Amino acid sequence: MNKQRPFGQEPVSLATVAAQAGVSVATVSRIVNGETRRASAETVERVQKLVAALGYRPNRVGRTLRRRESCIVAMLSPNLDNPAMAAIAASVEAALRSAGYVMILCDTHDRADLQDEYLHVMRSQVVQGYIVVNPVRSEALSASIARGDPIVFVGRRNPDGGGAFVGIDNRRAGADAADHLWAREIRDLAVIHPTQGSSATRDRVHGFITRLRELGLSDGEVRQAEAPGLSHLEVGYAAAQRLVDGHPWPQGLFCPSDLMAYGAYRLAFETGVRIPEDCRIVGVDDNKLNAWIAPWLTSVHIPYTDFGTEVVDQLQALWDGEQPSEQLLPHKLIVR
Amino acid sequence: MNKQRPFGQEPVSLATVAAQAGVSVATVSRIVNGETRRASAETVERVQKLVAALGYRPNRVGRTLRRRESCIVAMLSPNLDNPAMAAIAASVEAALRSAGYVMILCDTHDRADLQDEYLHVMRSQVVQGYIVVNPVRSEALSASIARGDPIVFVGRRNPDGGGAFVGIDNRRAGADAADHLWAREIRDLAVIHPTQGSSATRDRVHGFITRLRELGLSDGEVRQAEAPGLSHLEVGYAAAQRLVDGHPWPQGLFCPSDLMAYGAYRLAFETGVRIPEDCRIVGVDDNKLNAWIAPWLTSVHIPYTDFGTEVVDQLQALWDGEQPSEQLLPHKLIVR
DNA sequence: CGGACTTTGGCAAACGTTTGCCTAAACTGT
DNA sequence: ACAGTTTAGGCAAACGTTTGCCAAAGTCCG
Repeated sequence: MNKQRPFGQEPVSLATVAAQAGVSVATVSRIVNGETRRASAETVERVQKLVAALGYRPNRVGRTLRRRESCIVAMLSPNLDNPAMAAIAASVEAALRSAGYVMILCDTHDRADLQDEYLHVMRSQVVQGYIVVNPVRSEALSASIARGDPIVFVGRRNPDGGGAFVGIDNRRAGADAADHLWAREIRDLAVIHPTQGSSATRDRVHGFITRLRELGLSDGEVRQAEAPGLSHLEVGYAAAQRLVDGHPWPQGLFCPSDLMAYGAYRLAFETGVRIPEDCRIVGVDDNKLNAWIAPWLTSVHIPYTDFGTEVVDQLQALWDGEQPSEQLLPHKLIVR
Repeated sequence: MNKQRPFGQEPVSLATVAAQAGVSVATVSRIVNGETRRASAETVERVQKLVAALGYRPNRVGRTLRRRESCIVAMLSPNLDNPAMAAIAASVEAALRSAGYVMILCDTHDRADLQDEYLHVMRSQVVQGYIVVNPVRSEALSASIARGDPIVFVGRRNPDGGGAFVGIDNRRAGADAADHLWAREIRDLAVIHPTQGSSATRDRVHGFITRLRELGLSDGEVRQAEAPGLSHLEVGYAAAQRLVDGHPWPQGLFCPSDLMAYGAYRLAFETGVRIPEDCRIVGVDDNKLNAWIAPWLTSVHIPYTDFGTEVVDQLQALWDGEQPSEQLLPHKLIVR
């Protein structure tokens, strides 16, 4: 209260409170942690008053060092700029906060080396758990799994197999897209995808094609095109270009992500093809903005806003020593 | 409860390396930190080999406790779901990483109480600096400033004034929008905005109106409408509704954010008003998706991708004891 | 040979917590 | 009164680093 440093007041630690209260740091620590039965009622009250008056807050670094557990969770995500990833990050952040944790956010840019680097740094930071969105196979990831670190995979499964998972049934999502177009009597169908797609992307495409085969379309009748690249926007544009190069636009087009759908849309717009009149596009993600500026897009809604609580539930299960499990959330095709 | 580590290798600490190398932890610490002149060449080599072999990495918690500095920076942002905020987060994350820092991301939902809560937690986490995007006035923020904590404000200035700032010249952005519409011979103009807008929003609107007045439009000739709410999408929709309630659509509409422009667009779409033929809309932010799915929108581009490096530069200046300064980045109106 | 200085490295004290163990004193029951 | 138990709280050892200080031993120079 009395002594002030020239710049900013000195941080108040257990020792500060203890000195002012005339007790030992141990006693203050215990009281702060709610172990009130180890001190007399007066002591407890005196200390609590002092804690409030001085604005004491436990230093989390000291606590982490001693307890060997922090309240930090690391979230590794490729490409934060992707609206779907941002939605996941927002949802996870909120869920972690209500569970009393904070989130370190790491953008891996889908690169194994960055993922490794971040995994190492996070380990040395003594984080309590890991959330890996769309993981890529990497050394440190395997090591972390082998070590038994609490990891929840999101969107894409552990490339080595196993582990806790939160996501959707991607095959069914693709199949639902096929059903939708089929029910609209559309038979001239196509699908585009990235050259080196993730397992999630591949599953969606696979589900789409498989379902169409079940419905009676023969193998060659579903046109496919792919394009290399990282950005789904550009992949969508380029793949659509290849698709319609020398051919007419299909009547129905499945894109395994909304971003790819936007890419295809741009090409259509530039070449005077009307969407959805000339070609119905179905995407996946159901970006929030679709309702506002892309009503032409039918999309498979993924409940990203619910991912956070699911992920945190899984993490807590892992902390409780339970076996990792998979959680598939319901998706739903949205027509506007 | 039971932290099972069946085959978990014990974490390797300085003590581990020291024991194996037959030296003291002090020596290992010094070598790890590059102070090679305090040990003989053989010792240095032996220790370095061992460090590599054991995969030793300094525990950052211990280091933080001792050095009283961490390599963690806290970023407080309202509403991560907003594409502009996500863009800033991505950019800052990348810049921090190249500077050797990691980012704790906190979503304040534009609420003072959450901002305070997070500021407290981050302080007890011994973060090295704070990046506050679109701050709101709050007690802990004022206290933090008063204490001299390194804080960089982004987008919106410190509500108490002062402090380091990275952003754009919002008035000029609004004026540029006015100039653009004026040059297209559009005189029937309107602007919409949130009821309790931030200083940034207000500045943009103010710049727009002021410029029009300079150009010769009298005060009452620029129609205005506002709507309450948090989500700019919905604010845009509702405000546009009020604007055209009983009136024709204006020929030109300025929206202080792209999201509001999307809201207005939806209303136009629903009511059969053609954009941009019937009404030209100018937004601010230049969301990346505009080029793909909203080519009808003219928008003032804000170089969010450059914000990261600027923010980190400012932070480092603060760490070096320099006075906080303001950094205005160039914006540019983009017509498609 | 003796002082001065350099090299090499260890000791131990922090940083802020938590917690097992100890010790008095104050009770309790007989 | 006495043994046994509870109560109230302190001591000190961790957790993993960093770093000021000290000490041997070696080197240099006169």
